[in-house]
Amino acid sequence: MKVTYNHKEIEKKWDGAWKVNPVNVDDGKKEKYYCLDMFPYPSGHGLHVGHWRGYVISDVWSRYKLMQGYYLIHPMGWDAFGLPAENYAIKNGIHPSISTAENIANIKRQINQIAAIYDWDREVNTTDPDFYKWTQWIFVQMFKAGLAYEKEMPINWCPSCKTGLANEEVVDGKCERCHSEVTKKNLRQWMLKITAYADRLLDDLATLDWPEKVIKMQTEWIGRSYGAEIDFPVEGSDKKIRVYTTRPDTLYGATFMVLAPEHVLSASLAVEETKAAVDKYIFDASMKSNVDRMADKEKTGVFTGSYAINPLNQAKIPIWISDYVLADYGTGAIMCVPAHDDRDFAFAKKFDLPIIPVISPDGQDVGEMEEAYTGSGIVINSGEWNGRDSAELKEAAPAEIEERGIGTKKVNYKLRDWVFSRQRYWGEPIPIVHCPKCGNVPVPEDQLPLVLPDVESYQPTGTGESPLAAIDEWVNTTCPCCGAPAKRETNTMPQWAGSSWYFLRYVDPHNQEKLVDREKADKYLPVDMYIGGVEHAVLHLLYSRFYTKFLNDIGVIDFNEPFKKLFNQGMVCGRDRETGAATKMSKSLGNIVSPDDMVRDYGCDALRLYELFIGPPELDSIWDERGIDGVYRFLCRLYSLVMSNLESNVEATDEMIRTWHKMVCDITKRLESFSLNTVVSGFMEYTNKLTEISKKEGGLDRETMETVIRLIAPFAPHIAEEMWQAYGHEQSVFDSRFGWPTYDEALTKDDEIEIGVQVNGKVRCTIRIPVDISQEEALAKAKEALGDKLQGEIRKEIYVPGRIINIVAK
RNA sequence: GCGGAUGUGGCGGAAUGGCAGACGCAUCAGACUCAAAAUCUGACGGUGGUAACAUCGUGUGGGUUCAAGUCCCACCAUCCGCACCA
Repeated sequence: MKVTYNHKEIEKKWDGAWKVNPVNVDDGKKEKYYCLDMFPYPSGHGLHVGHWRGYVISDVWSRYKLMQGYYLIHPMGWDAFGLPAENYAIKNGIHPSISTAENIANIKRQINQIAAIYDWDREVNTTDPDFYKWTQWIFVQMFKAGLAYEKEMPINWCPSCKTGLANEEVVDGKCERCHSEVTKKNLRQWMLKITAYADRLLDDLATLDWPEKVIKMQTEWIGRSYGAEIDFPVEGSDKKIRVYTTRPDTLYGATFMVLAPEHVLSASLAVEETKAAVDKYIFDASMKSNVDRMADKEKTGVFTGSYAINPLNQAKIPIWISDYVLADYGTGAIMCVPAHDDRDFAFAKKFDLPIIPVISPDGQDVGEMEEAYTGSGIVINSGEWNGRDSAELKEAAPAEIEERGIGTKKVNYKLRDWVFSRQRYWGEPIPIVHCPKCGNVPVPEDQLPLVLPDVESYQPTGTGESPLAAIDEWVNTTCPCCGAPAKRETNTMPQWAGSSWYFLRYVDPHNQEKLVDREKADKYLPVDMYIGGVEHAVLHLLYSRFYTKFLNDIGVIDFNEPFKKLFNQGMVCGRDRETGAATKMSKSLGNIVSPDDMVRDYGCDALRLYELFIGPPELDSIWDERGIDGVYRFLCRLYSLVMSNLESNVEATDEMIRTWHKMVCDITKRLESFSLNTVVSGFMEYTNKLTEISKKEGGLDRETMETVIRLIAPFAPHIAEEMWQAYGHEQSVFDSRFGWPTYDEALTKDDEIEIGVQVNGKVRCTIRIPVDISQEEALAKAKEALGDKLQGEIRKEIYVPGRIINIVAK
């Protein structure tokens, strides 16, 4: 009997069947499983097949967990504040709130095509005042805890977006969003003291089941180093210059000192003869962009004319100024040991400064040095330290220096505090009132949310002021503390504010009293599986961890890491027509593939399978539209096979039983290891195998068919439900009473297997043998089968049961 | 410069140290058809051979092993991250 697969009919019938889902019920007994997607930014371009892939992966995993009997939290929402929405609005003359709503509607339509079992009752939107009330509330709590503070400082400024940026938003000296070169601008800023959490953010990475790559990126971003701060007196003056070094063990080798041009003492260290040159150098450095400073591999510098005294051996060393020293790391000044640091070495060579080696790899005298020696060895030329192991001294030196009173132990971080204010309209207003008498006063919690006012002109001003500053009736208010006339803060929060905590709100999205009910938080949080792209490795994922730790500290939640397991799916790339190379899908390249047409032509199930089949989920892959024909044909064959056995009364044969046990074993193991591409190919293999058996036996038994249906359900839910219903089931195939199929290990093995026979490591023939055959018998059979292919004296015989026979002969 | 990932047919890819190329795409041949599409059957890494078969073959060069795509060493290429953090 031939049964035709009609995806349009089947998918229409089951469309929305899981929206109101009687199978995902919290009966109080089930264990919870929280599977989260990184919520999308609702852009005007809609979703492409790359976005789809992530959502398919998370939905497959969610449905699998559902079938295993978990109560599933699988929500979706919208990260809708931020620059792109605002830029889009400005360009098209539509208010961002309108365009955002339109984009959400379109993307929601597209997401519904995936047939993911999102719980739309939990939907959140970061631009909803009911939501951002709590984004503001968290800010107020941080302000009260001293973690949100105001500061005027030179910050990264994007001249195109006309706003300040966080360190994490500057990539290669360019704006993460628009790729314009970032400049410095002195601005009054709201900062979040994320550095106060540096140690915990670093140490707790060890507790996470995350990709190594992301752990490493965060580790390096936080960049903890151990060392010492040492004061060097300036000769003939009461000034002292404090340096930070991670190599106090090389202190005897310090032959000069370098200050950043921005260091407070830089200009004042110049003497009569050097003043002009020093001033010019400092001025020139201030005119250089970050990119120029980084691009200049050739070191520049200027001698101040002053000398510092090495506090350990009283040596007199010249003080230089150079822009290779960063002003905002450590103390902005360094001691230079050219013998053991590449950068100092290059500087010393260029300006002909002395090089004194203080570590010898072998303890022998070191001659003329061609390059810096950064390894360890025996300490030399270092007075009382001579003869010590440099690695040991590196550990011990900070404490020894501290004992002598010439320095202190010090830990430093690359992580900087988070520049949190944006001079833009489309974001959460920062809930602070500036009172001339009381200073900065937070908006009282019962007055939150502080609603973003409607404005006529939401264009960025570029002056460092937000467009909100132009609305007098909004800006002018009274102090919540003393009632005197006061002004509102007019900066808004960055795009990351809402996304730093949205996953908490999903478990209690309509709570008017609290950010999240503590009981619900304890029950449903944290997130068990978080799926999304790797691009947020040090942005969203770091910020979320910081927020979670803070909310844990103030008792809102009882855990300190938001995402137990993280999975980064690979990008789906287009193919360059000329070179055939993979290229990122982008609007400008015109290589974006929309899923809409493919859903129409092949159906949701086929596209779901193809998104997985295309390659390993964690790797980037190239989209080739032709390939989907293969999975569509597979679904046709599968449907035909299963439905043609509907009336079958074939008794299950040993082969059928073993085949489905093997299938459950294979598919489950591959699914557990997230090898989703091979799960799909596995379905094809087993369908081919079962078709063969069916032809031979005149049909297949019911249990085998139902096992196939249940296994494929998380992947192709429509066709599975259709077939499941055809097999007479009233409940959904996802109903937890059916569970995920199990298998009997003993039945996954055959009694007889085919095994390769090698001579000297090369396969010469294969033989069929019983699995439990003895080594002697196996070898005898192998020799018999080889015949005269086996020549010469036998040196060694290897039999690995179930694997290989190898006979070494000469 | 440092760190990481990747490298297998025409293409996407598969392979707990054990028969390399599963599964699929494309291609070719055959069946069905007036014909085409769809579907079904078969072939499909290179070289030699009608064939059985032989031989070479997983970026390059070495090594370990009875046996290496897989482990080790040294390179090359591509992509990603960090990039004067002292």
